[in-house]
Amino acid sequence: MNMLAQLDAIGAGSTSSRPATMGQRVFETLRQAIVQLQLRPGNLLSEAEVARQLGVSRQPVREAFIKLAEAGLVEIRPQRGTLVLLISRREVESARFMREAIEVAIARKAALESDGRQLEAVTQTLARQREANEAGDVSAFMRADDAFHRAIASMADCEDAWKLLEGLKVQMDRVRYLSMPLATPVGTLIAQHERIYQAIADNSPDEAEAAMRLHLSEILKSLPHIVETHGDMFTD
Amino acid sequence: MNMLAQLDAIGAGSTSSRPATMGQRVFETLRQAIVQLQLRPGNLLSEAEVARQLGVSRQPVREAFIKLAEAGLVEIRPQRGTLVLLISRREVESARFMREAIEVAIARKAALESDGRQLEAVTQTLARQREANEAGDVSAFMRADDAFHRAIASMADCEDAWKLLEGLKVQMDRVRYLSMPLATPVGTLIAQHERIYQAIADNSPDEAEAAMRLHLSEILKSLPHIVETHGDMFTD
DNA sequence: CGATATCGAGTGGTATGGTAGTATGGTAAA
DNA sequence: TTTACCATACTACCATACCACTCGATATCG
Repeated sequence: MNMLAQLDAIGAGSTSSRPATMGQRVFETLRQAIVQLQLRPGNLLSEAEVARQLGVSRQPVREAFIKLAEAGLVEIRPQRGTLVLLISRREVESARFMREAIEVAIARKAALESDGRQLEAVTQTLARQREANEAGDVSAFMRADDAFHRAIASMADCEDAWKLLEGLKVQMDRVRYLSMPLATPVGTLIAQHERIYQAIADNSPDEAEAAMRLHLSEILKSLPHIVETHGDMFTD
Repeated sequence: MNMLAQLDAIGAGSTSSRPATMGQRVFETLRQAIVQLQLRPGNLLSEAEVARQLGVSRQPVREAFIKLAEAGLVEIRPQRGTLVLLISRREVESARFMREAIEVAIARKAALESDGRQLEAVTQTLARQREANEAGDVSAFMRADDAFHRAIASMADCEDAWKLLEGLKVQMDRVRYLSMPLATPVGTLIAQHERIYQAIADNSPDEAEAAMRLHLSEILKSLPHIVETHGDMFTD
């Protein structure tokens, strides 16, 4: 019955939780739980209930709810309750569209400005991806995947863009978690990454753009099947 | 001494303030004041002080501060104060870069999918721009300008993107207000808009992309001069 | 038996009290 | 005159209390 049982109290706990304020920590905790589908689309939340389970007052929980609503993960219905939003197929596709527009521009910029120095950071993430793949650790791969895209943004001097891209990615990440068993083979994704990397290293902006565009279109292949398989989690 | 004097109380006032909750209304009020430079970069704010002046409690003011911080307009320094951030030249250029990436993609999509029906909404915003220009009403022009870009997004079935673009625009809008007297003549901007419109109406994606890209590069011309003129408001 | 009125538990929104931490200005010592 | 110190007046953060409102269960009436 209690969907938040797996959430640990964060009150006086370890110093490992990085965010300074309780509100940020609650937000991060809930965001993780929603993206990883521990809190499922349609679940009802409540300021008081979450506050009780996390051992904090309602105030920081309220702040977290507001941020989650801005991120498009929950809907706050005044005097009625707050619920985890269904995954909107339209919003997923919209986020993908904007992410493609930005990351393609970044890849092109990186290919134009690549000075070889920051390339090594990218190759490291590629190595981590291969290791995670061989070890069968999907979660580790996803982290390395994020690091790869982030490293490219950094190379193009677009670290500011990453904050925005994270906000867009959230909409797609729940789909990613849903598709973990059955989606595009990880090997294919790594090959796409390597093609992007090579194009940037070769200072070939057109090729970098094409490779990035193809890579970010991948989710469109699996999306219809996932929507069909998990129809109860989707809307639109 | 009091930089918030021009802000009206919003407590029991008119029903015209659209946002439902106080927090949203306070946010909107402060956002306007910051973007229009009534609250100047470097000004110090305080939950209690703002709450007193607006006739609300500190709670909604705090929520507004958090949103403003996410928007990149203020910095919350725990136990020390909240201050209006200087305009970061780097962030302005970064926001411009991302905005160009997205709006260029939207313009291209609009040119490909334009079905003539929604074109009329765009022409209306163009007419409003010309009227505002002849009347010398810069503020009205800026509103019509926003409506123009929004209408194009709507045409491309990208209304979701507008929320994101608004967040990016905020960084550029303070520069816009600074440049109101001396920047690119409004007539030039309208001509650029008309070129974009024509390309979309003609279903010419390449031309639409080029026209939009040129248009969104305009701010880069005036930025150096504005930074030099108002150096005390900028950082980076 | 069915429709309607009522009441109460639960919700988010707001106001307020209390706490730890930080800047500041005056004071006393060197 | 300079420097170390400390009282004070702020700050944002968190907790708590109260409010208006929603909605469903239950009671009441037709």
